[in-house]
Amino acid sequence: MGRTRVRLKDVAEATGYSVNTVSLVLRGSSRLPLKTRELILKEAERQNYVPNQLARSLILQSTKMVGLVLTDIMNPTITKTARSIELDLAAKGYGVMFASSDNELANEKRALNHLQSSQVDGILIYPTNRSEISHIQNIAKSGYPILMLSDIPDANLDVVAIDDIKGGNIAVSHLIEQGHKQITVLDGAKDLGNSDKYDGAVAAVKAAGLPDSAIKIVDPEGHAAIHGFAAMQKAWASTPRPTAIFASTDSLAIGAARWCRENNLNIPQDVALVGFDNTEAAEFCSTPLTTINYASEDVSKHAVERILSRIEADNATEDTVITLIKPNLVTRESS
Amino acid sequence: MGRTRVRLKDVAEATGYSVNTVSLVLRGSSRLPLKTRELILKEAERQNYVPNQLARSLILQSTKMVGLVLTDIMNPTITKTARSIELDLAAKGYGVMFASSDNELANEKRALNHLQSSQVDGILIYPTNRSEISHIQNIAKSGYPILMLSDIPDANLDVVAIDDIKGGNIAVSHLIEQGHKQITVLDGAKDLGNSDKYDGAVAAVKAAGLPDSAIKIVDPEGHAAIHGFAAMQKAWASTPRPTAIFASTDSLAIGAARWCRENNLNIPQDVALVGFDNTEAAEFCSTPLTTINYASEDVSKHAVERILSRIEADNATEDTVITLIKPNLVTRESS
DNA sequence: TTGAAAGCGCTAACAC
DNA sequence: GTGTTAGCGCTTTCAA
Repeated sequence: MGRTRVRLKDVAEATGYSVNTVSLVLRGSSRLPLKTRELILKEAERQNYVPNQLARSLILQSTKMVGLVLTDIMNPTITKTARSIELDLAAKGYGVMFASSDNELANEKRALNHLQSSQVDGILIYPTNRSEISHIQNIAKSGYPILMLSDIPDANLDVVAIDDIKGGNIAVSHLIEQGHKQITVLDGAKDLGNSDKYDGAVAAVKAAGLPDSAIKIVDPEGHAAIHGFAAMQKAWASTPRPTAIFASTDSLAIGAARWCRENNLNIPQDVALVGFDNTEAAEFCSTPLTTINYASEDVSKHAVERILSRIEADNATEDTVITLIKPNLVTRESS
Repeated sequence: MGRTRVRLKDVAEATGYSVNTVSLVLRGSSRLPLKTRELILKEAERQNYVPNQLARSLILQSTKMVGLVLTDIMNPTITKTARSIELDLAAKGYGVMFASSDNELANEKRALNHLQSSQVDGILIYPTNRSEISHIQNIAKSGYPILMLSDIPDANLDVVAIDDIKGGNIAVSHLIEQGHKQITVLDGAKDLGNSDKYDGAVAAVKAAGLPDSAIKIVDPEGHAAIHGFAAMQKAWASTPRPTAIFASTDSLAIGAARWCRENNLNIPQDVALVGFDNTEAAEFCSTPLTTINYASEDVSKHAVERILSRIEADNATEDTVITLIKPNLVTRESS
């Protein structure tokens, strides 16, 4: 292999033209006579010529690729956003190079390194850990266009993200409006320094004039439905019992709903339930889930626009921009 | 940007050594004196040097990357396999470059072209269309290592895939064992020339000595739960009514289950339901779903092993190998 | 209208 | 121990 790959030189030798001429033709130059062009194009086709982007990018100092670091490729919300970003970038002539951190800092560092050494023109990242972002800041400082898809205050980095505080606030305000006075939040992101959804929830409780004891938190210690299942059991075992649950992801909510069914609790009569993300599963689970919509397309649109402006303006050191997208409530049967 | 990126030359000039020496040190050569090495490593670190893989790969004639073409990035089964492949490849020192076709032939061709021009060392692909694979065959013919993750008979290409015929057969045999004599299959892959699951289902009916009329097919015209919902309505409206449904994906099954709930049909008393893929949602949906397990890890393991052997043996033209993985039944409450 | 030469950042072969 | 040279496949001046 490798040596069997067709190069410009091969097409040049076969047609008798120089490498330069072949290159010109294949890039669609119109200043060559039609005859030459046809001859060369035909030969390239015949030999199945595929341009070598490596060589091309090396010269052009641009790969027309944007790197995207995901925390969890199995999370449908993140995947959906990734897909949206891929489409939006493609529309602008850019490709995307994926990498996943699996929520491990070491993986994240490795991924960033790999993307940089692959010479992507810019990087979009769902950061793993709020308290450890110096490596990201270093990349930004070195003049590399980079943007975070999750809000980390005072990071001094570009951000385009869903406003989780607002989201948590909306979810719990909704529950309070329904008359609930004892609410448990299922959220485990705190260990990564992120308690935005919970903070928003607490703010809603305060704003409603309820006592601090009106809200509690249970750490599901994981992201999958099975963790929501276990967390719900814990939540239900505590005194006083909650009358409503706010799960920080739909996946946790679905697990919680399952525990309720198995224990003969009716949703929303015995416990109300609100999720976060608005995944397909939320719509089709046993009791269609009230949830906070994660507007993937909006995140994508703004993120792509921003990173491309940094890339194409040669990253002229403008100020950092924080774009927070306000999420909305989708009311269904679970609350 | 670009010009601001640090090169070997920059580190060389800063330390007074030649580019070659710096290169040697950074690649971990031990034949340089410790002093030199430390000096150079420190300077590289200080300047935040990141090697340029483009240049490196151009010389080495290898990117240590494998391309992976997915049909649908939102399909959890495909995503799960992708993740598994990513891990298995990483363990062997390879990265993976994703591309998605969204089940469109034109996208698939574009993706393959892009991967080839990015000089990936080999390609893994979930093909979009069974009847149109000449472009894949051409790639293989040109000596490029490529392997399909879905079985297309007589394609004369390497395959590692789940045995869908067997899967369909197991699913329907199970339903027949439960006493069902009127079964409807929800499967829309036929337009892409793939009716393996249905074929397996039909074979099960025949093997049980049931008449041809014991099995029917409804095309959901889509992959999402919502399509399963509509297809279930159609299935239920036909005469004679089915007593059991075999959905070709869990997503369709979940949509079908939802239709049943909304129409006060109990699963499995009024209709039994079997899905395919064994996704997390199947386990946590209203009635936990009996389904066929898609063994992502097995597919990944064999596919990675095979593509790497082609890559590392310089694709010495061996015979094509078809590896079909026999799926197993996961029995839950829906049947 | 076409070709020759230089060079992108790196590695490898061979000097010294 | 370290430097020099050539060259990976391509694009880009600049000549002819």
